[in-house]
Amino acid sequence: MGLTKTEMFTDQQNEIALFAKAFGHPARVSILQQLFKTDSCVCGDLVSEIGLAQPTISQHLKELKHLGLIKGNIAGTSVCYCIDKENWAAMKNVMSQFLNQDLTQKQDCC
Amino acid sequence: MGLTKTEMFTDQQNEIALFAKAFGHPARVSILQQLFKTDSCVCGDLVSEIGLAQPTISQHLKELKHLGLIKGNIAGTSVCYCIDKENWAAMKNVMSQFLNQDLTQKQDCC
DNA sequence: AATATTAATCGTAATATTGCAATGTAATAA
DNA sequence: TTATTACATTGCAATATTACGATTAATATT
Repeated sequence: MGLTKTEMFTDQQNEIALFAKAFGHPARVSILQQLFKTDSCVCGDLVSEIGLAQPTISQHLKELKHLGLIKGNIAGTSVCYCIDKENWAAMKNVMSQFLNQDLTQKQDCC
Repeated sequence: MGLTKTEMFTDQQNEIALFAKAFGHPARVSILQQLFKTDSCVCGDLVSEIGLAQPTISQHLKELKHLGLIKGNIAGTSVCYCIDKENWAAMKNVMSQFLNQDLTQKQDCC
């Protein structure tokens, strides 16, 4: 049906999936890397650096902002974006718990 | 157009996005958590534990297997799945590099 | 005020994903 | 052999995502 049945899963599982989905597109990965790397976090710069159309970048920014991973700040006609440090750290905790599950005790059944 | 323009991005960015996409659905998160938690990694167990239909679980398993994150092993009429430890570790390296980018040097522009 | 600049939003087309019923397949059991 | 069990595959409907042209809204510049 194309509809994810979120009610079958735990809040934690849904949260992991939501964050992961945000990173599930190279444009958003690229945007975030740019925000980490540069000090110029203006939308227009991202458009020219990444090479997708402005509405497309704007849409990706909206998603990241909605998840709380980035913040936007109006500066004249420009909008300056940056990583939301607190939320990024919180997200890292959630994802790390998932990624760092213990494997040493398990014996390979395959 | 619904078509991700992978050619605009680096291999690393595309790889991060591919792994993240795999984790971008709670069913796959749940499957992986089960494989970490239990010793019975038989497909049928996942179906009854998760509550989605068998073809749906089978499809998710296929994706995870295709990415190399899990391995499957035929045992009679059953198929036993487990985490591919080596590939999981490699994936963790890639994702960690992305998640652990340095924020301390950056000053908030927002 | 008129115009330019920047970014958000709307509308739409193309493609991808999710989920499952039905069916296929391979191994074992009777 | 025939039935059963366990899983994979196929086909399809519903929904989601991606991308961008056109437009809009807000601020700057002239």
